[in-house]
Amino acid sequence: MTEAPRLDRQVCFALYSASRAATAVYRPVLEDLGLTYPQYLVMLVLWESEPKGVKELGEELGLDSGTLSPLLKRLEAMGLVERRRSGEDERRVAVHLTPTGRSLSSKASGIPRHLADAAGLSSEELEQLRTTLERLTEALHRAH
Amino acid sequence: MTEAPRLDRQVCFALYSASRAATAVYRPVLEDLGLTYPQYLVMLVLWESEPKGVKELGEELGLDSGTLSPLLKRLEAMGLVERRRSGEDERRVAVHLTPTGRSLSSKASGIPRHLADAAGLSSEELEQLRTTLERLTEALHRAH
DNA sequence: GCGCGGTAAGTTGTGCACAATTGAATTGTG
DNA sequence: CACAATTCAATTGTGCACAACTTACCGCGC
Repeated sequence: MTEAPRLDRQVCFALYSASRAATAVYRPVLEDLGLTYPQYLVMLVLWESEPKGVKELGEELGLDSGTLSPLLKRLEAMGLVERRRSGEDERRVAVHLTPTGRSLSSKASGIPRHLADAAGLSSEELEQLRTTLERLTEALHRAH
Repeated sequence: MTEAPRLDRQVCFALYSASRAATAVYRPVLEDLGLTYPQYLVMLVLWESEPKGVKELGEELGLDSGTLSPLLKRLEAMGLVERRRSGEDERRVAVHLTPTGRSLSSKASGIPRHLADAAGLSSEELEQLRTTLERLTEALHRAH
């Protein structure tokens, strides 16, 4: 009979735990902005460049329309974004920032510091962790 | 006006992406066992030692009864575990493995290899990643 | 022009996460 | 003993993730 793998040896569980712990640190800060973590990610993408189609948002974040459609509807209900059917291509929906949504970006600028402060790792270690994770994500997507 | 942080610089997003990519690699493998990833984690804990109370499971996995109660109900419906109210303390529920649940462990033994194979990282890098993530999770929990 | 494969967004259904609340059982304290 | 505070599991409600499906629309080939 083969041994069952041990929980405490699993990279996957370490990722899962760390990811949830990180969003838990962000949660109270984001609550001040009235955003959840995935909503914050969508706003980050739009603050860099807008308008964006649902598909483009999905590609940058790795999410599909099943996740994004209701999320965007909530952001619209909060008055942070507007969705407009594209004139040239009626299939597409362009997601625009409202002035309110745009102005939220300044309030969000200090957020990443919270993680860095709480991390207990040097900024070099954090930087190295980030690039390792990006390589890992890339490889896992190829495998999948 | 302050700059909005960039998505591609965020450790938190790298964690979030990597974690979802890792469970996506596990998903088809776990599907053969009829388990979701969180259900697999619960089974891992029980394969190491059982019976366990809901609270103990929650402490090891970082999940609360709001997540575990319905999850355990599903495992019970699949015939993998049994929940019994403790005699000494009627508040507690002891989660036992059924013979079916116990025998599943041999089928699960090869699963972590899938991640290692797909990771594109050496086993030393994976090991170092795991310990970095564990330190990070620890520190984030203290901050939270 | 017509059909048809392909594409974009939305919908439905399942299963986590997590906050907040509930209800029952136990423990601690006067 | 009485009873308030605590503990444990379950429940309720919201918001992701993700698979599977639907609907509307585009563009290509004929």
